[in-house]
Amino acid sequence: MEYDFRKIEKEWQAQWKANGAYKVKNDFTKPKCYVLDMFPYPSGAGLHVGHPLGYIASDIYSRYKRLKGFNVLHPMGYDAFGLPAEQYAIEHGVHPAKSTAQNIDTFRKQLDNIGFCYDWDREVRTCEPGYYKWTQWIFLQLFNSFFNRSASKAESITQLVDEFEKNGNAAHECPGDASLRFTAAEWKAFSEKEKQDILMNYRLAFCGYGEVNWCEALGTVLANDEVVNGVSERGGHPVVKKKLRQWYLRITEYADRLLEGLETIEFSEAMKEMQTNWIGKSYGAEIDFVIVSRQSAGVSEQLTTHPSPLTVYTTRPDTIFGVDFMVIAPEHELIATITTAEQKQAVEEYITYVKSRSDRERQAEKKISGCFTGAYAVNPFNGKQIPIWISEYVLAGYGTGAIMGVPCGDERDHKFAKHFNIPITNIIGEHYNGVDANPTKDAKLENSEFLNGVVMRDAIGIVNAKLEEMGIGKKKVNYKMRDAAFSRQRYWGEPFPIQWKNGVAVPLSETELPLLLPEVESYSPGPEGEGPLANIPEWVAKELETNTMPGYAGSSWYFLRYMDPHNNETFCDRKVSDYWNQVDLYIGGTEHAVGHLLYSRMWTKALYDLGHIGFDEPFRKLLNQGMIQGSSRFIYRYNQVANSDLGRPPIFISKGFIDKLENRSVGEEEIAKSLKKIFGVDYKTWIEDQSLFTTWVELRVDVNFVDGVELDIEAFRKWRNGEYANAVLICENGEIVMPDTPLSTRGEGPGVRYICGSEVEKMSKSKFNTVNPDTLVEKFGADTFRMYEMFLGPVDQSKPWDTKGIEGVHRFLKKLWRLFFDEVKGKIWTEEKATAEELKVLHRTIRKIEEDTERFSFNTAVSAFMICVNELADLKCHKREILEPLVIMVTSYAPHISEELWKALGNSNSVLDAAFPIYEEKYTIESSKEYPVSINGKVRTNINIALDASPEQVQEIAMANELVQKWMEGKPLKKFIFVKGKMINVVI
RNA sequence: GCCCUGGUGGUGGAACUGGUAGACACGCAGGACUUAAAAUCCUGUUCGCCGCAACGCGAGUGCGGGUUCAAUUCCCGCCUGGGGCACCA
Repeated sequence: MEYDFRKIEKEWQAQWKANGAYKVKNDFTKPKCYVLDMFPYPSGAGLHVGHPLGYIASDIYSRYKRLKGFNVLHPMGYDAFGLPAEQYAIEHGVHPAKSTAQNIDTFRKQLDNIGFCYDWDREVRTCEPGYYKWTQWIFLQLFNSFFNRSASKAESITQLVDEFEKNGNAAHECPGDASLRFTAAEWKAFSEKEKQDILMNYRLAFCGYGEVNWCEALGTVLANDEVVNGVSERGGHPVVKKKLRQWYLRITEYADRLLEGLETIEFSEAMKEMQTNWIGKSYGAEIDFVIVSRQSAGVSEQLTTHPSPLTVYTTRPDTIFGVDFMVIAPEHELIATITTAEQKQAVEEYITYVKSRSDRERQAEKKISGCFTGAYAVNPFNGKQIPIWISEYVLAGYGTGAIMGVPCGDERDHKFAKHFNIPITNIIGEHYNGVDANPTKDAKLENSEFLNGVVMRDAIGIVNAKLEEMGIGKKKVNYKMRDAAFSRQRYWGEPFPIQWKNGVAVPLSETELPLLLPEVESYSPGPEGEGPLANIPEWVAKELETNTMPGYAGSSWYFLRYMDPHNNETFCDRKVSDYWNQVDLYIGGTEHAVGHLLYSRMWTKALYDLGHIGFDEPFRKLLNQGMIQGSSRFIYRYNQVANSDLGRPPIFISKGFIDKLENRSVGEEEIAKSLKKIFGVDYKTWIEDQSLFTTWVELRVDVNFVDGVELDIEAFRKWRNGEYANAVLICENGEIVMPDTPLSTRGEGPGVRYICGSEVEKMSKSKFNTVNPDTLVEKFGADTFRMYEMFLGPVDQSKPWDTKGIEGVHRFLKKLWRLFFDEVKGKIWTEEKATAEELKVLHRTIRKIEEDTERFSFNTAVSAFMICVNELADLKCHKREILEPLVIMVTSYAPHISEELWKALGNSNSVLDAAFPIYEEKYTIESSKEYPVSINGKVRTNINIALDASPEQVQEIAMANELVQKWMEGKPLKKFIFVKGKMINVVI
């Protein structure tokens, strides 16, 4: 009886489906475990071998936890709204709903092939009304709440209104407009529209005008994390700044809690680092400087003081005596009023220049540029007049848009000072070498009046205190993170449940949800940067918001919906979310570090604050799967143009032969001689075709018909409907394979091979380096595929895909099969009692599988299985007592074969309902073993030691050992080194 | 530039808190079975040296130091691959 994986896998998959084997109940009596994959965006390309890596890992862990007696929630769904489906619709005229559904079908088929234990009854699709009804509902929760800074949590906006009516906004600084102050009386006097405009500045989801990243090609705005190097992440189109009415999430209010939360969850250091950087919290101070203008009045100079001060933000108030210039952003509002008559023209020219430069250019070439305004700021401590410059390196959107330039301590300021010949004040003595700035905080200050001799680190507090006392400065915390743009001018997304009535945003009531996405004729953007919905008269007539929500809306809370997916009363029943609680293991790629993972953390915190769920971090542990890269293969085509002009077939040269040509270890003449035979052109004429021998081009070939680096020539000829059917191939040893050269008459030996070049790149269809899991599953079976993906190496490591080696795993499964069945005899397992040695093998494996699975070291677990099976085969052990527990363990990794073997052992139920075997140490303790003993680190011989002996006993044994006595040459022993009861070393 | 993370045989990778480095697998070489192939099984495989032989000797985890009886593991200084951030004052 052979291991017929195709039949086994097909049958069991059908059976699982028929029995609802993976249905998960909300059974509150059992301990729970929530294992989640980042749900995929169903693109048209389907899965390649990189995608299932994380899915397999989570599947193994889920099955393992289930065997351990947990109620495991392991769901799957689709992040179905988004740009690509809409782009596809524009290009092909297919409704996004239709193409998305098709793509989902393909995904599902591919996933089912691999034998995952998802409970498909809990599937969610973010584009379905039953789902996005609740996305809209949560949006309204955010819309109807504000962040109470003193309580550091979200609260209902009606509470805020009550507060305003009693006390005005004295206790609640307006996050959208810090200067806004009003009393209760003033509040009551405001018109309804004024009140609503003020409230909008407090809401967690709010609408406002702002600079946004506008992508013309995509016809929409993008969030900061969707813009990479000045172009759109998707498609790489240019992105420009534009002022538009937009919806935002006030995520900045959660900056501190998002930082604090990181300490309570298990994310990788790299991931925490990325989020911390993105939030970019910095502690500093805002300092006001008096601005003066100098006017020459005859011989003397006259000073005029400007009415408003220049406020800068700095993290280094201690360097205030080192300030040699101020820099303000080109967009700074003071420019108009402080620029002197003499500098007016230069400033205008400079601002025109800055405007001419796109963000892209600014980032690509960091030129030092700037212009003096003619005005001066006055150092409050010593009255020094400091020139105020404008430069594009200061960003308007961060801090106050103005900085104090300290060239001896800041690299950028230093370059600026050098470039414009501004004299540099040195306040750190020998720590500044005149060539490079030194940002140290540990130097003692010089040239700093009352701060002289103080270590910089300590001076910060002193200066801050002094500034505060003088009323010209205050401590200030800043964040790099901005509020998240939350609207898109696109069609394929959730409509906002908002109506605009006389310029006031009015939320729809809960009973009006879901606000259905209407059918449209055209997906092109509406007028003035509005979405396609603006083209629908009925929509506009109802004054509904024409923007839609971005892709991350639906994915910010999907993990909650899986818990209670069919609930029509609420997004997720509180009792149910209390039970399933946090995701215990979340597996996905790092690419969502500052997008999805930040937004979903914020939504969770808001829902927690508002009392809808009982936990404020969604993911307890995050495991990042590594990227599987493609390994592309190249063939080398000899001067294609000249060849086809001469009416000759394409010629491809093997990698090694190319190298030989480059090293001149074969001459081109040599090829020419051989080719003469083929083309019948005489040698001389051929040589005169110089162009033929000057160039070759690299072409990618499909990796699926390259075995390692050797090209499967027959498959290559059939590729792309025989495009290369007539190709001439020059092999590794120079031998030529013609289209009509039959395989049999081809020369033998390692030289007659066409060898390809290779390079590791991102896996993508256009590079012909994708490997489809379906073909591997077809060839080796799902179980082999699953185990092989795990065997490749640690899940969190990136690596190029290499199919070599999959046979080793396949062989393992066949060996496992042969412990049960013999080709001739059939069943060979017995009911005999296991020997001590067999039990030892089993229990060692139990311990190892348990440990490795718990710490997600799936590759070493697979190895442990292999060792176990090898050892059992060596022992010729076919006993149920050993095999049954083994099968239970294997089922997490290779579920199909396990079911089959489990059934063969005569069990009527499924192995899924079995319990993970219990490890018993008594079976693995060795009574005695030979251990090497070394003296001063050098191994001298082996001695026998009782393993369960105490260190004292071991010492006695060793002492008694004649050999030890002899090595010591009568010298007394200083000490023995013991490790876990074993004596490892003797020190003389 | 800053931060994170790796560097171990021909290859992918083991060695979890310092304790016989190279598990397991691929590849390769040799052998058995077979008319042959496939499948399967066995032996060898870090490098170098000595040898009839060995449970013989020496070196060895990117490089150079250090701590320790003992270092792939800890510390210091370099070199280098990958990832992230990048005018955030």
